[in-house]
Amino acid sequence: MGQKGEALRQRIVVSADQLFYQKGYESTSFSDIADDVGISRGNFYYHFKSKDEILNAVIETRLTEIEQMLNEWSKQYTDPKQRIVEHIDILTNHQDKIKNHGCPVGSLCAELAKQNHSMLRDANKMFAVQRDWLTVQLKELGLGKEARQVAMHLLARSQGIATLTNAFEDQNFLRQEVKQLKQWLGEQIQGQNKNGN
Amino acid sequence: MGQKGEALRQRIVVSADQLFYQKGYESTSFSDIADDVGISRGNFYYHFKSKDEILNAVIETRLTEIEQMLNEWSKQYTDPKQRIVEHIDILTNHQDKIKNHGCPVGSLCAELAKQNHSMLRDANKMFAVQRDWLTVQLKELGLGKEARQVAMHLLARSQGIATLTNAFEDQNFLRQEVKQLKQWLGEQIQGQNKNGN
DNA sequence: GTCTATATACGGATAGAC
DNA sequence: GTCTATCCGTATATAGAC
Repeated sequence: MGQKGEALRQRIVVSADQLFYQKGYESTSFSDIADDVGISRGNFYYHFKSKDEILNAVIETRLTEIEQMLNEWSKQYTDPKQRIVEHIDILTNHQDKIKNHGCPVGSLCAELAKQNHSMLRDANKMFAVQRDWLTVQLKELGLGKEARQVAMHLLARSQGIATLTNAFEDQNFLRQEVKQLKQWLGEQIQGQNKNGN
Repeated sequence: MGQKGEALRQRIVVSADQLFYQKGYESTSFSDIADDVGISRGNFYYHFKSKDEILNAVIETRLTEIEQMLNEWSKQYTDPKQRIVEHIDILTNHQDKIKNHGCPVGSLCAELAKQNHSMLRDANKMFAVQRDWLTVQLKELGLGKEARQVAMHLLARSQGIATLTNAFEDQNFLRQEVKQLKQWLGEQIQGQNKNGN
């Protein structure tokens, strides 16, 4: 073949990203990724020295994508409440994948924690950037020092919803809880903002 | 040796139970369990035909233990609110293990879901018995048809707390959220019961 | 840069001695 | 009932041809 190395490297990361999400990190073998990309196992080690290096690239990619998504919302919506609602709607917009594979961030962190994998501290940055972004939005809505705690609460609610949707394979539960979570959000900031959802 | 078979079988299940929780199901090998129990790998197959059979035994054991725990609380406490508070306090009482390994039920279901493992439908019964028990308590507190939904909500809140406590390795977050969850519970049933917590 | 072939280790599972 | 020895598949990783 001989396509430019960087392009192939990116294709490997994309395949690994999907497979790690669908099957889990440890359960995904080099063969799985190689088959998906359409290259040989040996070719891998030209681009990555080890499986952990692929994991690292996947985490960095996901982190960048999350940051881009949040920046996009910050630009697209002027109302901080609307921005937070967009964040909650991640659940609704990915309900089918969540039903089958859970949350990509939560499930990866859980797996790495079980394996005492040092890269857990990189993976949980995917939560941290969301926490920090949510904190900013909440402060814009008038919350004070408690904003960060409320942001963590929002993340926890989303994670709980994803976990049970996945365990019971039940999207109805997800939709039900998302509705309640939006109501709760409205109550938290009532009087501070007039835009309903 | 020659100790009675049933006793050894039980010791295998106990070791497997702990190791599946600490390392995950797939990451736990026969060697791991054999070393922990103090027997040879080969001896395994006298007691279990396959790894899935051990998993099945572990799930059944956990399910029985959960049911016994819930029954115990039903006997020990007359106030349904107090019973629910006991359930919430599982988090506090196991905060160190949760920090390191997450929730044993949630993390197992997540792993089985990723592997498309048929035994997910057995594992999620560990959630279902809790949901049903919580529903009974909530109905005793005066809730109507919405009791089941509130029960699922409680489970989801606990799961979210466990997931983020684990991901951030932060027990402070757990304690903070447990406090809020108990407050929320009080608000849900206010006027129906006088016992505070 | 990509391939095939291979080294090496470990997984679950089996056979048969004791 | 428990052991040792072993089969077989697959995993990560490497060497070297092209």
